[in-house]
Amino acid sequence: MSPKISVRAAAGTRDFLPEEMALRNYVRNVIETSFQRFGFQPLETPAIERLDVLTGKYGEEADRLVFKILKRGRELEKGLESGDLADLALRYDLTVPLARVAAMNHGSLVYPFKRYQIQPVWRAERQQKGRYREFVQCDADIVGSSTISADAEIIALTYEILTALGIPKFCIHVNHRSILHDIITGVCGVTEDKFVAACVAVDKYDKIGWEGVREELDRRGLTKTMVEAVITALNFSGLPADVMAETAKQFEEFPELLSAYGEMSRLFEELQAQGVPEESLSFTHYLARGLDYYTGPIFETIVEEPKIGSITGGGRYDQLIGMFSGQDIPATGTTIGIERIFDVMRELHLFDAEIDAPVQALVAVFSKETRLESLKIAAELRRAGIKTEIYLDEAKKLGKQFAYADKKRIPFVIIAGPDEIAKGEVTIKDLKKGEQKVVGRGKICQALRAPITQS
RNA sequence: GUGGAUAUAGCUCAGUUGGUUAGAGCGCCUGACUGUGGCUCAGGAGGUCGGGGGUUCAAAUCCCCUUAUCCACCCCA
Repeated sequence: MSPKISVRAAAGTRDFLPEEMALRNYVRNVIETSFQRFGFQPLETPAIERLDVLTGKYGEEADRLVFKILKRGRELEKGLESGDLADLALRYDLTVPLARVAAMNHGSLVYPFKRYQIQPVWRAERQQKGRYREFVQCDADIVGSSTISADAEIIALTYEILTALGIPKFCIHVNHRSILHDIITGVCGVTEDKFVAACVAVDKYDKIGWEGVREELDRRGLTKTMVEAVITALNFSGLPADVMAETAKQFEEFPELLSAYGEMSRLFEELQAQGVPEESLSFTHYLARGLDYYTGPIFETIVEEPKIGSITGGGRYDQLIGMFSGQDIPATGTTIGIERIFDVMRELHLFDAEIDAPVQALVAVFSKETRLESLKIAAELRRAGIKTEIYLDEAKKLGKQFAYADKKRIPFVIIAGPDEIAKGEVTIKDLKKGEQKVVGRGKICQALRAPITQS
């Protein structure tokens, strides 16, 4: 025997055993189906990107969370001298890889290019519940359209997915980076270099309240007047129509805000036309979002319970692709946080009715002599599209085989013992009901599809 | 990356001021049940007390280090 090595997974990573995979696949399928229903097409990109593709896109803080990959061989030795140790990295999100792909294939894509992507991403964070170092993201993005209709479509898609999954109470918060920018700098007089800091502070309102935001803004070096101006100007959130009405009055002297508000008005109109109820939306002026690359409308979904933070997040990033191609291509999109959605659904027991039995029937083996007959039955069922297992171990007592079916939650056990074989029949037992009946060999599939009744 | 808490059987947890062979419930295995799961009853297996070092006659228990998890910050899905 080789010495025992310590068995543990890398920090912040997880294994998904079959039971959990069933739930994960269910969520994934619902999301993917919705993506396709809106006409998005799949894209996959490598887990590994060149480091320079990823750095400088997310903001100073986030750059440190990128998992870097050491250079190899002689390059690493050289790197040790220069201090330049890494040249590759694991992707941090799916948006930047998309931007790279869009830049590289600019000439051949059909615009607007609508793609979805469901793949793992990696972040070198300290883990917490609902925050992992390896997790799957589901992104849908529209590249090459600068119209607000594209943003509306992304939000409508988000609504459709969360509804299809049965998430009960969620609210999609929407804001606009231009509005945020013009209010904070133009209306409140905050200098350009403090804009990002002000956003970060304001974005925390839900967590720390206006008192907390006040302290935070103060700590970040805004004057008292600016702090109060920012808080007064951004303390608007709620039903889009109400917020539009209030802010229209508030900011009518600031014409530079008008076009962004006009866009927002159109956005909400389009959402209404697509059947997204107003109650599921909020025009939230203090929503900022951390990533640097957003330029226009931004959105984020919050669930009321359980309190797990945001389950989707996205926005428009009209200048990101230009960082690769030198020519700006407008784009907007969202991430659907499948990991958190999964946690929410588990906590609220939303799965129970949705998951199919992984195996529908177990063909029991009465004895060594009858095994071939059982195999024939199993083969027939499989050909008919029924998920079927045959008991594999040395023929044990039937009790064992029933217990196995019970533990694996296989709903039906099919027995072909000497009696049944002699008559060309099988016994089918419905484990849920605890009832069984005898049917002819040709009628097994039919019997499995119809509920078993007392006979 | 910063600060704090936790770590005992497959799971959830007991374990008294350091003191014999570390316990319970659930789960697992076997049998009662020689053609039938769940319920009941009777047995049984399973732990280098996260890992390493130290203090002590003696450590699951005290100290140090380390790793992982959880919480807060940071940030985000």
